[in-house]
Amino acid sequence: MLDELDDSTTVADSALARLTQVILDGELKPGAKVSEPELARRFGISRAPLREAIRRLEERSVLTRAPRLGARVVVLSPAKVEQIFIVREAVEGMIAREAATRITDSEIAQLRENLARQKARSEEIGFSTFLTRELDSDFHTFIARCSRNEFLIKFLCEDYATLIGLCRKHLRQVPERAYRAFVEHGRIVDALADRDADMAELAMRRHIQASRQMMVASVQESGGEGVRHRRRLPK
Amino acid sequence: MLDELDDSTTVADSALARLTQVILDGELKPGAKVSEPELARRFGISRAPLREAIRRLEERSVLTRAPRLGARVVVLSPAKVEQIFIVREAVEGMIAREAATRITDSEIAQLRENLARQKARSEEIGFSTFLTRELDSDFHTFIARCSRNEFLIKFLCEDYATLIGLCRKHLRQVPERAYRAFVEHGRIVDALADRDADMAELAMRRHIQASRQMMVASVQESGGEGVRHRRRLPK
DNA sequence: AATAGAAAAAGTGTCGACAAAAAATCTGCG
DNA sequence: CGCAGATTTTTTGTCGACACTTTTTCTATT
Repeated sequence: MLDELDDSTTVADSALARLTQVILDGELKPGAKVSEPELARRFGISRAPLREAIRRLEERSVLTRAPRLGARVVVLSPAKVEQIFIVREAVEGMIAREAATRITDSEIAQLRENLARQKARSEEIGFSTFLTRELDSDFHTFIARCSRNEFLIKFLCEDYATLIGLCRKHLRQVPERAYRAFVEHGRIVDALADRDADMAELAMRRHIQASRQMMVASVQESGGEGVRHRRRLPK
Repeated sequence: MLDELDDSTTVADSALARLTQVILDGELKPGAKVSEPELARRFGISRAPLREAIRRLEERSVLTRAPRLGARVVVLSPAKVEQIFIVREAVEGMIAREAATRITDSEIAQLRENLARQKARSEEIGFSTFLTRELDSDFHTFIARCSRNEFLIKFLCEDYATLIGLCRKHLRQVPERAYRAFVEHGRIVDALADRDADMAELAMRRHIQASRQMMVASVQESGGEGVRHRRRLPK
């Protein structure tokens, strides 16, 4: 095109990144139609690379597709959010277990630093959690990398990252929960520091269970089950 | 086109199925280049739908891609096989846990039927395992469906199915292992029948751990770490 | 006026084409 | 005879076009 330097990154790859951002920003809301011509125009690209990005997000369960009806942003009903957290519990539990035997002292120090930032930020803004979301996300992905397992890492940091990001938006976190999460994070780090694999897995699973319960209680019946690829969405 | 009736299934979807089969059949061996023009010719389709299929297999970690060098079939080094089994242990353990509280009596009966077939087949052909592979795969996917969790099901039956199929080829199973697997399957079904979630998860995890250890011992150093997107593969 | 049917518009799935990059081949020099 | 550089060929990434399906709009009838 006529823009800056691409430097060996393809249009399809950047389309994936941009489309992901559009969805996480809420510009394309759950249930919204993903129009190929419209997005292609908006991104200034043709439909071919855009379709590749759509296929990949479909593979990640972020988009749902029906053969001739196009793609839509997934609607996360409370039931689905709960199911996603079950998967997270399994995978992140194993991540903590594997990390416990492989984490370095330096990495543990970095985790404690992250904890300190969480605490400072929380006390500063009274455990309101708009900005601690990023720190929380960092905390979990950092531990994933300590597992030294490329498939566990890919799962949490790529495959499920967008879906988890969508789940997070459902959660109007209460300060109380933020504090509990902070305490739970501390327990996880302690277990990792002890290289106690069993305890690390258990602490991580309990942490995600607690998040799930809070999420379910919070969501209640905000997001309906519906939007099953109807013909057109009402404006 | 000019062939029979497509009936709402797209060329891209069937391309995904065919390409998956070609890889599982071993026609495209690990490390082999996935040539778009060649496969498009072979399948009698254009490159556009083929590329969508390739992107999806890439998302499933079956293919690896470098921006302008094309895609290659993933090379499963012993280390990678071990990592994949770690993921399986986490996910299938949770599958067993969730299934324990949701499985019906009818489904338990079906599982016992599968076990009977496994036993019959094994005694018939002396626990040689060429044909029991399918029964084993059925066993695991059936339990996945009993979890009633669409994300767990999708993970095992779609996302990781091809990768697990590739792992299986590494394992030159010994009759002894087949018998042990049969016993372990029985323990899993017993735990499910008792609706004992803890036991079901533990039994499944031990089963997959045993498979992993057998696999690692079997593979040894058969598949090298190499083939890191070199320019061309020697014929 | 409301509904059913027909016509028009828009969207998806697929194809062929082209530019740029990579791989293979050819060529000349040591 | 081997190797470095240049040339040809192949392949990838992207685009525009077209057919067929779905959706919307228009029209006519009860």
